[in-house]
Amino acid sequence: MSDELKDLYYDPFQDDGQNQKLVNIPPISGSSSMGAGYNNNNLQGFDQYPPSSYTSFTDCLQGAAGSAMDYNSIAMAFGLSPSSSEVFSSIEGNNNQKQFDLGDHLSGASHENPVTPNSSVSYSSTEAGLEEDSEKSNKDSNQQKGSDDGGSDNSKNKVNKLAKKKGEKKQKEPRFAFMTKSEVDHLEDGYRWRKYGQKAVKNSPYPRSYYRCTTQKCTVKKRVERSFQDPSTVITTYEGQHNHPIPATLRGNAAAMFHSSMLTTPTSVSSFSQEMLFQMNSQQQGHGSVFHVPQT
DNA sequence: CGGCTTTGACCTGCGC
DNA sequence: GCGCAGGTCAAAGCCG
Repeated sequence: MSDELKDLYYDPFQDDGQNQKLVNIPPISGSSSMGAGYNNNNLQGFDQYPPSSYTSFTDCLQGAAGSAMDYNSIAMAFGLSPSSSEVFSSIEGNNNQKQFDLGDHLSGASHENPVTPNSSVSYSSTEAGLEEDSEKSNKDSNQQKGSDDGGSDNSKNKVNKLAKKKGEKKQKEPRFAFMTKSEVDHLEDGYRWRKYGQKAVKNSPYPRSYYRCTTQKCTVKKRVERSFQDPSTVITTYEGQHNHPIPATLRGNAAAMFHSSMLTTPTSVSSFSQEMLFQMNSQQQGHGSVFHVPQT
């Protein structure tokens, strides 16, 4: 997985600052599912942001922007096209250095940019496609094996049923990853997700969970893992784009209306993102900077 | 009873 | 070729 993160993390300071977007999202409160290894020593950021401020990821976003938004919106807010790039943003409270250490560790890049207490960095990458291709090839291979051995094996047969036509390359889904300081692993973002897998992560005591959007025909997936270097940080990676509005029953009409407006005004993404960021920035002046958009 | 989570098995890619 | 790691599947179990 480190390879993927290497894709997601790249040194934004070597890109003339053009891709440098800063984002801070307050930590999200909620019931913790962490084990004994998770203690309050890792919750430094919560001193600044009382856990009661937000009850979910969407609440967090709503609190910041005055309206709900999904990952697409966030990606667009970064000035990136969700369909063509990935974003990695670190969201944190006070211990920024850990975040950057992580970034350095994963990217192997070195930079000397001073880190201000309330700043964090989003990373974008254009190296989309690698994982989906491999995933697709897996299915293809499965199907081929099934026809080779006649599909007598039960489990193999099941997998083969899901295999698609050979050579049918699956398009690389856009990915959008961000880090959030949160007690809960699975952040509420307005969509409904079904967990379909969990894997232990090498060199990390925390497992990685795999979720799929439960909406029919929606292929969006997300991976949730906790940073082993900063256990209070949750790394969420969205893959793909929702082709449906946020379920209104989950987060109320605001979320759906927001998303609907995004869908109906695709040409105003750029101006909207700026406006949204501006609003976020303004809203957060009172208790710390949530969004900081540097001049480009 | 339907939806969701858990979890072991399976598969592929990749590095050695 | 082998072993490891990541990703996915699906049966079983849980829960409202």
